[in-house]
Amino acid sequence: MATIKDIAAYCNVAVSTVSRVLNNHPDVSADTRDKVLSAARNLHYVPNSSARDLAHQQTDSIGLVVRGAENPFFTPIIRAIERSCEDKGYSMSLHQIPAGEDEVSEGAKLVQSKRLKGLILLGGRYDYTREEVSTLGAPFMCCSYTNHFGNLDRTSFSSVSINDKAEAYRAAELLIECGHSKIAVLLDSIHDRSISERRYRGYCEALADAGIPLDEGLVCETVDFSMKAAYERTIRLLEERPDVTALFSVADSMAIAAMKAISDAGLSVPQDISIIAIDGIEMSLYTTPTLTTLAQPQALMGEKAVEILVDVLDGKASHSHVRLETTLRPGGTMGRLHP
Amino acid sequence: MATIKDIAAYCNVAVSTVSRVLNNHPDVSADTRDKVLSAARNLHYVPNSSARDLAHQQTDSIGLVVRGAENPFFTPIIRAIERSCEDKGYSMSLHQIPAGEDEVSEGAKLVQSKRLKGLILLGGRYDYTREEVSTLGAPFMCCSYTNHFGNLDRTSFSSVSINDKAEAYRAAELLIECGHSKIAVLLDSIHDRSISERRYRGYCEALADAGIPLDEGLVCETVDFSMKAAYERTIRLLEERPDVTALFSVADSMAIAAMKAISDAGLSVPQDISIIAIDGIEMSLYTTPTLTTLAQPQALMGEKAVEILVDVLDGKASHSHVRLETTLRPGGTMGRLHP
DNA sequence: GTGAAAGCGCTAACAA
DNA sequence: TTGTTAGCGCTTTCAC
Repeated sequence: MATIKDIAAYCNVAVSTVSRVLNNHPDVSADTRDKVLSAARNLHYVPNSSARDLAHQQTDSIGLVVRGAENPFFTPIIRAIERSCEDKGYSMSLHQIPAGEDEVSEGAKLVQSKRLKGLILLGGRYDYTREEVSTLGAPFMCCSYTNHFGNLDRTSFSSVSINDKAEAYRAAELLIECGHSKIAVLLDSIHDRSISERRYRGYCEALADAGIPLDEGLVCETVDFSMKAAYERTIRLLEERPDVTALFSVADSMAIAAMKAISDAGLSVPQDISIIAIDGIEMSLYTTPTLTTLAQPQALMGEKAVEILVDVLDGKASHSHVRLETTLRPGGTMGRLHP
Repeated sequence: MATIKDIAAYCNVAVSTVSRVLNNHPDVSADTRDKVLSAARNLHYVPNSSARDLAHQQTDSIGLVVRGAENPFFTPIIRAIERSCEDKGYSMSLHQIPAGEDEVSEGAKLVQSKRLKGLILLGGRYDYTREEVSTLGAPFMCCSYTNHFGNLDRTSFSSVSINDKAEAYRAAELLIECGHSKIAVLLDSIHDRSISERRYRGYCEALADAGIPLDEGLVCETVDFSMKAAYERTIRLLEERPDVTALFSVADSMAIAAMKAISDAGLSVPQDISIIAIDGIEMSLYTTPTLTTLAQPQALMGEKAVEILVDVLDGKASHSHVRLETTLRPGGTMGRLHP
């Protein structure tokens, strides 16, 4: 395997010259540059990143910690992040952790052992404290969420997210506009300090604004984000509350499980129960009826995350926060209530 | 950030001694071992993998090239692979490529630039040649498939797979046993030199054994593995061949898209069309009706892949090939044909 | 514009 | 059992 030494010998120049050429440093004559470049090609030179990293005292790796990777919502985002990293000359180091685990301590370990230059956290908690985040040891970016419940200084990290509360408000509002008032909400936990809690607030606010009192029997917590739990919780809901006519799910995957539960209970969507969710995963285009959902721009989310973080790492920009909008993807799961 | 040098100074020993302790080499006295170990802890020492890799002329990374990562079938496998790598002290380097691209040349590049120690290919072609594989430069493992159409020496690589042909045979046979004879098959391409072609053969054989002539109008190729293409091809099938009564899909995701097409065409599963597939993704538990499928042991597949490859890399065993069995996961998409 | 040389943190002979 | 030392491939001063 060819090294810059080989190239240097081949061209009768010093290794430092080769290094300069390979790194696009200015002070090299066009002649030597060409010579070196073609030699590199001839010798099938591939840079040794360990050596480069060691000399640099850093890697060109960005860590990606995904919390709850079972959720198909993350798949296209991960893809976009990997691709964008590659485009920018970084490499991505992926680590998936179960939904319940702590992404911050996991991230901190990774940054140390792999000398990561930056970190993207996908699907984490919204309540980081300055103290815990200080252990991270590298610039980080919250992807698909932000620090709503925490006390972080906005200039100390970046984020790409949707406005969970506003979007949830919109979802609930759409159901209300269809005449529904017995609207259940399906979520992880109303105290998860994360996505569920934020979206739950939007739901509550929409109900309040419409003069509909909050009905705790319609708040369906599942404790985790699994489809299994969502299915079982929906079954229970239908048993306990035959008066329910609509359901807002904080995630597409959970909505799909709910649809199955409804069907297994002998009811139909949207005749008996209307459903709306937030996410926009591919699979929800293929349910019957098609799931009505507020689709997040998944690929864009991943791209933006990398773009912003890389700019921070390269010193080209400081931390920033991007809010993306969802798009209503009308399906067939919402019906007008005919009393 | 502490280095072994710091530890050496702290303990008044040589760096090589520290290195020995940290790498569990035998010839160290218990005293120095303890001294070094506690110093490492006190100094919050974290090994610098770039330096280690450079000295070793290798990384402890296993590359994972996933072809067609949109397929939800791969998600649990990737998770299992990552976890198993970690358990064995390796780190995983993930690279996702589109379904049509060449995993071998991609893998070769990766091995070079990242000095990967081994490679797992997930969802690749079945027809590697000795020549192309020789460019890989590292031991590799085919996960979820094997080299059925190629000319590779069985001792030169490993694989973990199901018997595609036999499982497809079984799927088709199950439909035949229910009285079906107009059985369509939904696949990528019958000449893809990969999963579709293998499973297609099993389908053909089952029909032949049952005395049912092959009907080319029932062979639905989609050119790619996307749900979109599967949906459209199924729509066309239903238009062209109203006599079809059953469908065998080579993948769960495509089957789910087909179910949507059938429903959109005003038909019902299984009353009008029976469906069976191979894969066993989580989502197919939540279709209505539940998809009947031959479920692959996804997590086990990933674990086995790592286990075998790591044994090869560590010199503990030579290459091997594991065949896993699917499990029939009965759903509600298969019905008996009442003529 | 180019070369010589030191050093990044770690491993692995070879000596002692 | 331990220490000395020469690299691994690359980057980066500092001379020339």
